[in-house]
Amino acid sequence: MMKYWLMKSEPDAFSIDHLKAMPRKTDHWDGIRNYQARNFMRDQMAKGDLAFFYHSNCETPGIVGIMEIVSKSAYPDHTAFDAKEKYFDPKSTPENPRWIMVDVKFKKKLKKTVTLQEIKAQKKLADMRLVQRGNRLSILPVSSSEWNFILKMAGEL
DNA sequence: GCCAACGTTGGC
DNA sequence: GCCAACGTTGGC
Repeated sequence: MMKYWLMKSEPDAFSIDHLKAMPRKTDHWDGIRNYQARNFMRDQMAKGDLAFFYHSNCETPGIVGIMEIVSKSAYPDHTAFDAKEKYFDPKSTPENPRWIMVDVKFKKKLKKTVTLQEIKAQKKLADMRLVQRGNRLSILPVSSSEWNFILKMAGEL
């Protein structure tokens, strides 16, 4: 059963246009250093799942596009092993990796960005984890009804 | 840049 | 195992 996700990235660091410009429009989603987000990737994410690409910490936060999980499973995040990397974690080693990542492929940009402001204004989306108090998780599950509702808001359905 | 709301760390 | 101090996220 295909599942839906929302994955946050700061567009200054890595935007949907960066993903689109990658070879085969595919990249690994590295840098996740939160256990809950990691566990979603490890335990629930599967090849073929779809995810919203969310731009966070920017002028207009919101959902800008769709990508697909294309790695068979999550696998060790090598950026945690490298002391020169921003998200280096000495407690994660190749022998015993603490952090993992998946590969994602660009599918499309939404016809219209669905902004956080618009999402917050929708009563039907009040239960989304994205808009709940203090939620800072960078990977979140999205229900199929929420997914379809947002696609409609984007003029995609 | 501010700061609320987290999550993590580490002393005890 | 508690909890204060600290670090981070991310909207504004």
